[in-house]
Amino acid sequence: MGRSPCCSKEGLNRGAWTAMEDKILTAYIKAHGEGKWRNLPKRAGLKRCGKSCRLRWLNYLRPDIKRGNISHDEEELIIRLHKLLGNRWSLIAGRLPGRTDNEIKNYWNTTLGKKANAQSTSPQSKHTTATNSRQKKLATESSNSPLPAKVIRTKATRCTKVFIPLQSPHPPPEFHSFNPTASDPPAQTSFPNHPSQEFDSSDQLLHCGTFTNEELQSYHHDDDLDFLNLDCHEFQASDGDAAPVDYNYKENLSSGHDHHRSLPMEGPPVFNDWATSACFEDSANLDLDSLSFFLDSEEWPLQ
DNA sequence: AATAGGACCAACCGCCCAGAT
DNA sequence: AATCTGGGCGGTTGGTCCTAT
Repeated sequence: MGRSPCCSKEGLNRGAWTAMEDKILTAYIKAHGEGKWRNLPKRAGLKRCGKSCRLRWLNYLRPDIKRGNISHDEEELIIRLHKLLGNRWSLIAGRLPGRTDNEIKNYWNTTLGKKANAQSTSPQSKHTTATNSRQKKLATESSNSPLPAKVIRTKATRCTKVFIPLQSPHPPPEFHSFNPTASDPPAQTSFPNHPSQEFDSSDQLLHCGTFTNEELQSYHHDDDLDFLNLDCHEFQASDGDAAPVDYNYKENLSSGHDHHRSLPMEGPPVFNDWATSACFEDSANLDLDSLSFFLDSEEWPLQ
């Protein structure tokens, strides 16, 4: 029982979007918000498939899209994330504010994949004789295996209830002054943002802090936990002993900032007392910094 | 100057998943 | 439990631009 097509393709525009279509779509979404993509074209008066509208918005029209060349830092980050995550473009894009999965995917396929491949392949293995660019791409992708054993299957694991004990939010002293080139990755591979977060060694990941079943049951929160989404700005809490935390990856990713479902700010951020700096500043810098730290401990014990 | 092939990138396609009914 | 719907993802395609010859 497959699903019905998202729309009948008859009578719909396809191919490149016109400026007028962009305008209509943007205006409609500004007025009515995102979502209900299937009905959107009809309501907005667009002769487009709903999925096409969604894609156009997410990849091009969204106001927080960062356009222009990918910086060297971003490039390095992409390479390292790809090493960790494989072709999980949306996850990778989630760590690069303003960049879309499509953009990163394209960039990888056209540029980085070849670079990474050139770096990782030995001379005798450079026998890629494909003349066609698509063949080259395929060859690149297939030969540039992202160490399958280390690929994190993020979709497989969900954690819907998370506790952040507030009693001792002692920041790791190195958090804001870590040295990305330090040769000593954290022995425990604790998550840098919080001492109660640590990673399980399975590829299914994750142990989320110190919480009991009772605690889990007493707090119910519907949002996903995805460890890759752990950013300082997502740690929010009331003044109580603990608080549920929103780790909803998809929301944050798709909307850049979660303006639809942001958690109520009932109190100061958990780490306000010690994270006075980058933690709540520009998320772009934060993402790159915190992730660099994370990636620099890439010997974390995944098996 | 012409043109063939490569590079780039927006858009499409098919599949999957989670939540709702 | 089965089915439907909305949304999302990764892979692929095709048009356009660029570059080497």
